[in-house]
Amino acid sequence: MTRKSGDASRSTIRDVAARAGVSASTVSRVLGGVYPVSAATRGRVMRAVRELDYVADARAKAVAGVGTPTLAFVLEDITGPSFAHMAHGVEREATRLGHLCLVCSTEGDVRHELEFVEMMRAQRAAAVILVGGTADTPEYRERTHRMADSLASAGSRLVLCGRPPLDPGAPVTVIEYDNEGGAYTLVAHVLAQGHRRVLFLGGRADHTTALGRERGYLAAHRARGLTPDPALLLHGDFTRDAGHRLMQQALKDDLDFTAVVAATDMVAAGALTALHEAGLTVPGDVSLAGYDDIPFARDLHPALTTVHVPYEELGRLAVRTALDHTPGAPDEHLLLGTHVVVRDSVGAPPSR
Amino acid sequence: MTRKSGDASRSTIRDVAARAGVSASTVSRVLGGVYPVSAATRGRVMRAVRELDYVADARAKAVAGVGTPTLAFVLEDITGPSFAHMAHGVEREATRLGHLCLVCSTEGDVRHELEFVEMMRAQRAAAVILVGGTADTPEYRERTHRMADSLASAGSRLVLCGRPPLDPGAPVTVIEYDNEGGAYTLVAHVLAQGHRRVLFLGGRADHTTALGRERGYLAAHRARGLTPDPALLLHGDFTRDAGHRLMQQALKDDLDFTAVVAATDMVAAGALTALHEAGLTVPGDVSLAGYDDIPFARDLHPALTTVHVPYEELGRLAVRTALDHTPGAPDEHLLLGTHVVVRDSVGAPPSR
DNA sequence: TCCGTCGAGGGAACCGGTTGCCACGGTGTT
DNA sequence: AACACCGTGGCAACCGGTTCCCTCGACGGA
Repeated sequence: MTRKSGDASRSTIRDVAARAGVSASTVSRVLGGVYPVSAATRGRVMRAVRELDYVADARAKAVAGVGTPTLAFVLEDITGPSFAHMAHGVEREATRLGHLCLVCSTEGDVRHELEFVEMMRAQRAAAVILVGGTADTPEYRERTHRMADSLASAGSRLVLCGRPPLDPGAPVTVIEYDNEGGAYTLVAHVLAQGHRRVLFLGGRADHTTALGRERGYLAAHRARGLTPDPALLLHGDFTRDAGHRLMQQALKDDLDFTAVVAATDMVAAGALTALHEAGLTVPGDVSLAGYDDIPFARDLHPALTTVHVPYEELGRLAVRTALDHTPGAPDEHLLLGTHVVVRDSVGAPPSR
Repeated sequence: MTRKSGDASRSTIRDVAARAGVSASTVSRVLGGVYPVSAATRGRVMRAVRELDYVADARAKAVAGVGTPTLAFVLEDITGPSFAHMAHGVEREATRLGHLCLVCSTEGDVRHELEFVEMMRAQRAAAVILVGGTADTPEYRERTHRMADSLASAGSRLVLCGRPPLDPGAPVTVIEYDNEGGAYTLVAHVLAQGHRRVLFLGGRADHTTALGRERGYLAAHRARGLTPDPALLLHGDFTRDAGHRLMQQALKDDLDFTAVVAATDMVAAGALTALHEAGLTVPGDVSLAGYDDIPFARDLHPALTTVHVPYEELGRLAVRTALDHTPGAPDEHLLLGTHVVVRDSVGAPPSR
């Protein structure tokens, strides 16, 4: 077995041509596969290709207009379970459609996001997918609108996946899931058990995902003619540590509540641990619900009642919709439904 | 505010040159930033750039030899928590070093892996990182050795991250963590509590990660002069469902054991639920330990005793080492340590 | 036998950048 | 006033491919 190790000089199409005794165009045609080439020539070329272990430079092909298209996605932190599932959906669908997949995690830094989008424009990415909620400020809309225009004018397309839509007119594809509706149904379920003081836990105060779920929480109360105590809305972020800390604080402050609805399952997990640490039982003393239905939710004890979100499907749909989009066609805005999955963590409030 | 929407014709450097009344070379030099250009000219060029919203085509730059380098990583499924953390480390370090990051998930299909590596060779990626364990067969070594050679001859580099090393001579960088050592210490801890029949749960039978942990399990027994019952080794895969199913089966089969060591925390989570469902308490009736120390481990009830693996650091190190590698230098093989983190899920066996 | 046709392959322009080399014009020096 | 020099910017070659267009030779039919 001969291994041609160490010759770090990647060979060009001209090297192959020379070795096969043909012109570069012929090699290109053999490799392209469509143009008629005699069997003899094809054989010589293929042998040269094999001997040199030649692969055509994808960048050069791209410049010439025949490259593998690329698709980029940007998220805050791939480590979060819901992000990971969206990412998975994006990646699966992209490769299924023959696209390469570039990732970037921003760690929540807007500058990273801008820089990366600019790079993607330079890469001539077919689409750039922004994954996950964010703070919905006028500045956000303005900035993102500019990105959308900028990408559109470069023949690319911006997709917001699980992120709030922009002002109409922005050339953008939006795929969302129903935060408000899911939370509404979930909280309605909690209230139906008889709870009247429900703590809403975690989520960044300005973050659209948290905000949407909060709206659902409020709407469910109103639908029953209830006005929730503003003191029962606690903010932090989306980590289990935040859930843990916030729950500890709420208990220390002796807040009056019989149920907890967490912004995410992660937050719920931390909260659950804090509850256990305080010697409280769930759902005996306190009921608890989450949001996202991450795989772990059913392994918490008690198994967590939560809202299922089709994250992977969301990612898939994002790329499919983006790539289907023909310039000039109306912008798409899809809203995916969610459903609550009832497990064991929500029960009746303790009788006094 | 004027938005030049719709002109999907990305402008070239020559368009900018024409608009600024200079040559393409001058534009290139202005944008390059090093070559001396008069302030007046620079101003005109920059204005034209702004007006056209021009960004140089990264692929063309790459062909000319001045592109942003790219780095690729391949994993089975980004959805697994440990994979996600490695991916995060890889991505962070890559962008810190100014590299673009391509992902591919193989869903465990070897053909995907091969195809993708070939594409990366075409992309002239600086390095390709294979993330996560695999079945360590002769076929694997042969195939991967070929990939390594092939990449090396293209000036790229193959990195195995959390994956078994190849035969010496393969141009490959290996970053591993100590599966055997971690499992050894963990199982030693379990045995020290007095357990004598310890169930080893889950993990694909041929998978290096599971195998390493299994070796540690066996070694810890031998160190105490114990010979574990082969019937106590149960295989499946790395999901929580596998853990759940396997545990149910073990209970149904009335296997005799007082402790369970799961191949991963995910498996442990499923197993824990199965134990709870059977009315068993942990660690009162059965002790349970995991491996990976995923964030959720502490939110299981009881909090899971497990082995911490520096996954993110692993990913970081993989890219740093790969990019530092100068051709011809000896191949690196790093082994990162792990440590057990003792929580509440392991206790003394029940007294009869 | 001659001509038309067709299949195969070569030459050169092109994709969109970068950069070595050279020309040009203005200023400082002797 | 002549000269050298330096700052500036254009031309053209090059990176590694693709593809249009054209030529060349073989073959078949009249």
